[in-house]
Amino acid sequence: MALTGPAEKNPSTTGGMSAYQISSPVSGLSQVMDGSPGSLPSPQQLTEEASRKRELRLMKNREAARECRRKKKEYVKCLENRVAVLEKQNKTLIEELKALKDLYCHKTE
DNA sequence: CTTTCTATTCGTCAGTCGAC
DNA sequence: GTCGACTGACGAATAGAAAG
Repeated sequence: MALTGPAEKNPSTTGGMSAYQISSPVSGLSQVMDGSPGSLPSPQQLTEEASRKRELRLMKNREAARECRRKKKEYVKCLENRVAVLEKQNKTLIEELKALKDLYCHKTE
């Protein structure tokens, strides 16, 4: 399933990513910038850096979504187990009540 | 087979929340 | 304020079932 990579949505059509700007330097990434200290990065380097940051953000979010779904599945499974246990318990209690009622009826006769 | 419908899975975006 | 992590919502891709 989904063997072919998903078509990347054009950010410009969804209003960009203003709510998810990353401005802090990520360790390691800045190392790729040109080696001359003190010189400003060219526009080309800036877009490459932005692109790398975006890829990193997408990768992290991808992983986060996987983990989120895994946890949700686990949670649902737990709930289902609990339902099964409670249903069983309820059944037992109903049987018990029935038996006690019978006992009580025969006593009063 | 082929087509259509439905369910599932995945990646992405956008919004929220807590930590700093 | 800003950041990273988390998660609901959405659309696309895919699988499998049902109908013709």
